[in-house]
Amino acid sequence: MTQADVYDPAEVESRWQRRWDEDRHYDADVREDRPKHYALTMLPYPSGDLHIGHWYAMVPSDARARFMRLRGYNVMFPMGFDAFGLPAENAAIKRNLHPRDWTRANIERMRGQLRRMGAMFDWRREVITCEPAFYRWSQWIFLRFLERGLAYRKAAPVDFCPSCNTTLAREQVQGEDRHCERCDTPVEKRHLEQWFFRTTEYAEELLEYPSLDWPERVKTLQRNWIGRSTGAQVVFRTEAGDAIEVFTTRPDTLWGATFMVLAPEHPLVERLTTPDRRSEVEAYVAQAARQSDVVRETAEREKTGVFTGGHVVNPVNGERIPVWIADYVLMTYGTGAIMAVPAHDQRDFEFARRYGIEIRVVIQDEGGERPSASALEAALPHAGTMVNSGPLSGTPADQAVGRTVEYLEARNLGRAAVGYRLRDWLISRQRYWGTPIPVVHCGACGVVPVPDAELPVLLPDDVEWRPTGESPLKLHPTWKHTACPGCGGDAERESDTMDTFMCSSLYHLRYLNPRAEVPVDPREYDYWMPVDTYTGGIEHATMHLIYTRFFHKACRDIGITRGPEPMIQLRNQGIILGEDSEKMSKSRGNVDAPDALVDSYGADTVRAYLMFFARWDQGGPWSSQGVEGTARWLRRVFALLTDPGRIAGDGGTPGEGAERELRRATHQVLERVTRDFESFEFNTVISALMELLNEMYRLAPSCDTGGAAWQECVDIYLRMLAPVAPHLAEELWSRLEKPYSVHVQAWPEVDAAAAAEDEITLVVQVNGKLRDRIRVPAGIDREAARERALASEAVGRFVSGKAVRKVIFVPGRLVNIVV
RNA sequence: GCCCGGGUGGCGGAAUGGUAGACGCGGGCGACUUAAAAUCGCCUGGCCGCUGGCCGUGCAGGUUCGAGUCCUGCCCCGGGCACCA
Repeated sequence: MTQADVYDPAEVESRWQRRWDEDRHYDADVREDRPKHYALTMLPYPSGDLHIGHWYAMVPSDARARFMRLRGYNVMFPMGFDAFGLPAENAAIKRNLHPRDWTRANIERMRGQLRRMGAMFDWRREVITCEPAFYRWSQWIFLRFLERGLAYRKAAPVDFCPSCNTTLAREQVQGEDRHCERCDTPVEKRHLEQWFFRTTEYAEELLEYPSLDWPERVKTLQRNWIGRSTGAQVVFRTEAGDAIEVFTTRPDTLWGATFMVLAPEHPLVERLTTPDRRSEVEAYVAQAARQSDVVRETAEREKTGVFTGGHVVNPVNGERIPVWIADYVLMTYGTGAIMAVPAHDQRDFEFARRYGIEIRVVIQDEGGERPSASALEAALPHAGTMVNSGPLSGTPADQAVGRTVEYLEARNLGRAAVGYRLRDWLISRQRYWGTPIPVVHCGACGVVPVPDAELPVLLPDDVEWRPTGESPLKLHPTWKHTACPGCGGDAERESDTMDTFMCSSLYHLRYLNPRAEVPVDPREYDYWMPVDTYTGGIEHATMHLIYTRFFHKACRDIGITRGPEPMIQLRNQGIILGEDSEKMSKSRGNVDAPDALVDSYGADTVRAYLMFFARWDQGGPWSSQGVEGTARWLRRVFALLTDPGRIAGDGGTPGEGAERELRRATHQVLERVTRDFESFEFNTVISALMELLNEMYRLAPSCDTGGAAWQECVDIYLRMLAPVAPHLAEELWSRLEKPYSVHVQAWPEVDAAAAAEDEITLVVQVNGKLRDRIRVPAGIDREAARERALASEAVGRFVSGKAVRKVIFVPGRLVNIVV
């Protein structure tokens, strides 16, 4: 190593990337003799440019995967493109480019950008979701779901985004103003025939996380979303004998029910309405139908409704109570009917007050006076003792729910029941650029599945781009006409396509073998699944991550996956905001691309900087301010390891003390780096490596850089550096003539003896305040420590003349003298 | 309203109940240089009567020999849910 050349990242990085490619260095194959690690990071949408957020998500995931590889695992870290979706269609309309061409060009470009990152992607496993080889299996699985009743079609009021011109799943409608997750436009309600997956069937199972290492935060978000509530279903009967079921979480207040409210859309409204009320009821129903859910589902709105003229009988006391309709009761939750207990439910209270309906108190404070209903200003809390409740009177309120359920079940009047907020997953999209739903509509046979042998149902290329607000598939002159697989007669293809969350539920299974002629390659599945570590943004907590868990379980039930869950460990990176602290978006113009940074500093520096600049789980506003620091660090690594003599000098006599110190620093840092990689604390991995380098610079002049201690330190350093700066580590490893490649070496073992301190700084406190620091032998005992502490001059100033009451000794840490 | 996450120097951040501010950015001083860059060294929470002290982790209390860390009550920022019966 004669030439003390400078670090040229561009040259080093392209050279090693070429070499790794030639060597198929990152190919991951089934190796039964080795433990596997499936590392997965959420695949990007091919928007055309890899931005800083992608790097922030992927680079630490790659470093973690590389760390696992060094720890002896056979690691698979695949990459692909979530290639269906609306932006491609928008590009088509705006620039007259076919979505396929636009998408392909973007993928080309992004592949190049991903390669520059120097990640350990196994490109043989690449998945592109808009290709028939992929979406064929979405279709195949859809058909199995259909057979199993997990996919169904129904007419329902659904959320429609007028800007995206398509329906959305409930999960894609966000916020109080109910806007579209993609474009922020407020959604509208439309009554349409749509395809759904029965996610609610799995609600209970989705609430469980059997030995999953998932962040509590994500689990909480999901539990919130699923919204389980327990109570009872109670059957009321109309005078005509019709049964009306209500769901209530407070069956104990049944005796306080003074009216019933149906959603205006409830099927029995018609039959219940008496002739004299008909015109008023019809007007209200019509008005409610016009009103959007955005308005209807807004709280703090004046509660309105009308009396139907009909009555039902309260099953527990035989009382005849009036039936109203009101738009605060929703057909989409529970049974679309409620029993109203105005004394103990704020909504019912407001309604009763407005329309002068009786309010009856059935729970009263322990020993308190019974509040008079007419004096109430708000609904009463559920605490105290039951009153006015027939057989339940006198029961403590906290036992009343259970007793009522027993009472109802014994008499066959109702039963314990569970309600969920979760809705079935609406998967139909009125868009072109998606997976065609593989069914046909036949006048004679109805909805008929496309036979497996005819899959995939291909998207036609020759469509017309007119921003009509309709899917181009619908306007295609020939595509939709086909023969019915059942009767052979004329039939029409379904022109809706699938939600792209279908693709992202399947992609990790197609990585196993993207060309498999079965949905999931069984051999690869058995070896690699489940995913060991999944990384991605928390914004997917109630969308992708719920869908993919549902999908896995549903696939298990149709026999193509096994085990309860698809992903064992989940970690979320934080969100990188723009430099203006706002969410990065093209429209705001605050999106930062890493390309320029990579040009001037190299990928390794950018990688290190992304791991260093913030806590990975928190993210924050982007700033390239500090990148110079990591660049300097890597230059210093290069300089020291390529020419240690320059720092060491030649005249110095190597000192044993310095080499002992170097070994100590090496093994202490190794311990920290190992721990921090394990727990995804990448920023402290980098600081520890910076610290060790600083120690190496400090000690180099008094070490023999040809000696064992220095060589060990360098060797360990490069193995620790390899996941962070894979190119530079490989370059230095090779220059030191170590066997190719650094990335297949073993992670070093901590030598505890070397890491141990023999002298420590003992903190001396008086009454808990820091007064002195003394250097003492590491194993010092209580007595000796106490003596040394009391001998300190600084301590003397605070202790003299006072009686020592107590001495706290924390071995290896401190002495606290209490006076 | 309910449920999460967070609040530490000028900035990003570090700290198994035990030295608050590691590491880095920025800033200052110095060395090298004709000069600049790069590089190297030192300093860098605030205050005061400055060889020594005092204060300091959103606020107010509490537990403890000792609290950024644990407990109670608040404030602020970010996110989720919300007429869900």
